[in-house]
Amino acid sequence: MTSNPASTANPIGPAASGEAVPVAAPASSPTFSPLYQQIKGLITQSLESGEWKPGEIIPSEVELASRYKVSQGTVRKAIDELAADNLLVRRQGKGTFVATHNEDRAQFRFLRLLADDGVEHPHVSRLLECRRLRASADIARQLDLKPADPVVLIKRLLQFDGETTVLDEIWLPGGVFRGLTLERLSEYKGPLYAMFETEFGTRMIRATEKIRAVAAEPSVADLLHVPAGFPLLSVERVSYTYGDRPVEVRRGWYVTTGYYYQNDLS
Amino acid sequence: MTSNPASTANPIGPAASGEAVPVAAPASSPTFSPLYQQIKGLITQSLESGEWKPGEIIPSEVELASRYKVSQGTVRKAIDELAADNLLVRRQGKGTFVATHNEDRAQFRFLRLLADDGVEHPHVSRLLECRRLRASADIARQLDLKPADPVVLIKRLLQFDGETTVLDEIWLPGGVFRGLTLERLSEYKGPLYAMFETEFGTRMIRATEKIRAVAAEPSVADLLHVPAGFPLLSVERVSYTYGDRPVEVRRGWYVTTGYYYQNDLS
DNA sequence: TAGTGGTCTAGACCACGTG
DNA sequence: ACGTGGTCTAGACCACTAT
Repeated sequence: MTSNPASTANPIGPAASGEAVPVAAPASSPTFSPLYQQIKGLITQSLESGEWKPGEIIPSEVELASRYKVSQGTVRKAIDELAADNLLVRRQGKGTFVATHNEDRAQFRFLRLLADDGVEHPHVSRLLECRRLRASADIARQLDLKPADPVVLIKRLLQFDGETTVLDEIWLPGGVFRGLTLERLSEYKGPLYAMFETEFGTRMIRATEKIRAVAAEPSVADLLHVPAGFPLLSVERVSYTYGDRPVEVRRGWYVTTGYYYQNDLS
Repeated sequence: MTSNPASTANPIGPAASGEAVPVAAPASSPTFSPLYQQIKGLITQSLESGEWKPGEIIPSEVELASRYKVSQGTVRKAIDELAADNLLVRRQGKGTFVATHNEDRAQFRFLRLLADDGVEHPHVSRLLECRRLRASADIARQLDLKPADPVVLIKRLLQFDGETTVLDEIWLPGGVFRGLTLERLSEYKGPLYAMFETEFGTRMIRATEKIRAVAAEPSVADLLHVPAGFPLLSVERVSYTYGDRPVEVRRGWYVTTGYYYQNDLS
């Protein structure tokens, strides 16, 4: 906060004392970072460190403003962006909360499969296996691990209205998901990502998907109850947590008869 | 602007004169609409009416603020949202411009097809036909027309690096696209959506897509140079213009060997 | 009634692009 | 040097929720 913009009429100078507030590097520097971006970073740190956990309320805007020694408007803009990134959820009159995969309809955000009539149907998961093994070169690269590092492999089916529709192969870094077993998986109720965040402190923030049409290989076809060679939607997903660190590789095969993958371009 | 919020210290009352500024319906009414939303609506009207055309610059924030008799911050928030909706583009130091499909890399926004190496390749269009006919019940419903209303049907192939990769069937309302012929289509250089906006004053704002894996039917397979039954990505798109009016139905078949459809979940 | 987020204003200054 | 968007502040009031 050396030469903070605005407030020429402020006779006190740069906000009383510099204290423990790491706000700095402002005007006319070659690497200019707005104050609200720095505040955004500080809030993200608190989220990542677990100071405020998923579902919990965070301090009010005025409280954060006084903590960081900035105006409410600056905190506001930081929270605005974090809310746009789905890290926080604002509720007027109540407060601002840490986003979570537990509540709400956050399911659809990561599985955009609708029935032909456009209705979102509930699904049930049927676990096939959960093994620990060493990462292949390909998986290691995508998870930012060293080859042969330990990983967890989960295989499961998803059934919509009793119809087997999705086969998923999920790779997770073994270090983060220590103690993940088939038993624990089957005991847990709710979305997988909800379990990851409550049981392993790893919250999925965003993901990228590569989508193709492929012919069902015999083993896959068998599990999905379709003939070999049947056209399937292949969905390769990489999920990221705080700091854009990859923490999940998922390969999915979708049967798209009666269902479709919904996407919105805007 | 009867009892505008803020500014108790304003002794003048409700902003000089009410004049031609349609800002109204403020506080404590059952249907509360923020001022900046109303400004957003007014700006959208000017966009839709063609007062500011695609690619052109719009008046500066201060100018709009004085026109609408609100503060710059209020105009700013309205423009912020319009920029987030891809209707406007801000350029620091220069001004705010009406978004267009002509320039930039707006191609990828509506055709998210990448090569396996993750690189975006250029493509060329090969027109197959352009006919005028009467809408089927299905197409009429999706375009919000009456059955048997006139529509235009375009068929084309897209080639990436010489490889035939996409077959598109495009339906457009005949009323809006009067005078669209195969010749005019083939003469035009650049993206289809760019032509629609410059030649027919219809700008595509957003679209929804239904994605499935299907087996290639013989006629489609033939055009795409793949065997019948080959797995193809089926992409059914409906595009919308201002006011969420549908103005295009597009059915695409993608060959996803060597290429994939990229999607980001966030 | 009190607290929270949401809106609005007015003014100052900074960063960027162009003369 | 000037104009544009971008940042920051301080303060007032509104809308919503809980007590």
